[in-house]
Amino acid sequence: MEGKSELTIGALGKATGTKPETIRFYEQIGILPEPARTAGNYRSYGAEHVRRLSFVRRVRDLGFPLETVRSMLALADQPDRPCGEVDALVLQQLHEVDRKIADLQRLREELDRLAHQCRGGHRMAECRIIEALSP
Amino acid sequence: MEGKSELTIGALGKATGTKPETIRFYEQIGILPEPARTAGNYRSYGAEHVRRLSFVRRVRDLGFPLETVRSMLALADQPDRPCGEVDALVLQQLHEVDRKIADLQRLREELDRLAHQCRGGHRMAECRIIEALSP
DNA sequence: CTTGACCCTCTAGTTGCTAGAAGGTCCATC
DNA sequence: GATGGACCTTCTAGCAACTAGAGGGTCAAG
Ligand SMILES: [Zn+2]
Ligand SMILES: [Zn+2]
Ligand SMILES: [Zn+2]
Ligand SMILES: [Zn+2]
Repeated sequence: MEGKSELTIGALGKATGTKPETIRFYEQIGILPEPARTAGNYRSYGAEHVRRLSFVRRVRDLGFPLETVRSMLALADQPDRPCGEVDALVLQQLHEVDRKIADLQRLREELDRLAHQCRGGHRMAECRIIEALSP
Repeated sequence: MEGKSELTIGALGKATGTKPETIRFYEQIGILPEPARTAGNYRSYGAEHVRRLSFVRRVRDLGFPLETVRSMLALADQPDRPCGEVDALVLQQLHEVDRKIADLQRLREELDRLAHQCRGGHRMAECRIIEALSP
């Protein structure tokens, strides 16, 4: 028994860069399994929880919604299935990010044009920015 | 009295590309003023409402939060104030969009790398994507 | 034995809408 | 004048993905 792996929720949080509230939230919506409890009713996490939560965080940080995290976890838990579905999810997310970038670049153009309409120093009544927003 | 400008909420919606629910919501949070009512208790809008809601939509479509819309409306209502504040808000939003684009481009890189790890055709147990997400 | 850091549950708030229930109004058609 | 359907009214709850707070319990150090 060389188990150093009994973590409180705060320790798990530090180990994975997640706030305790978020961890409880993930448990509540079924993303993380309910952990064991100590005598004092504290949640008690082990190495497997660290792995699973790290996975969740990595996937979330890549911008996937929690529903997709859920799917990925379910798939990852079935080692014999073909992996095409996971790979498709990644490609889909890549395309979505591409779309968002394109949207934001169009937006940027518009804002840039707008910003050049006026450099301040007017009364609101003559501000070209407000004018440009008004039609 | 050549007033053709008595719009129902649905007509205002069509005129501005906004759903009635959203218009009521804007009224509820004080972005739009309460309109007059007809005998049958229907909201009744005029040309000024069309102008104001169009402004709101333009500003929202540029990605500004409703709080900023609120500020802009308040400023625009004071024609004698200097316009520097509005102009600053636009610049600030421009910078924020730039930041978001940069963030998404970094994300895109990561996803692209991830997507190249595996092209499907494996068992989950050997999927490099899952591996790459797991450390 | 008390202090302070941590933990517990439960509830409500955030942003910007969107959807539904349960009913009222308007207007055209029969 | 009755009926139908499109529209309107209010109120309430829901979405994502957390975050924050109240009101308490636990634990280890000093
Ligand atoms: Zn100017
Ligand atoms: Zn200006
Ligand atoms: Zn592969
Ligand atoms: Zn694979």
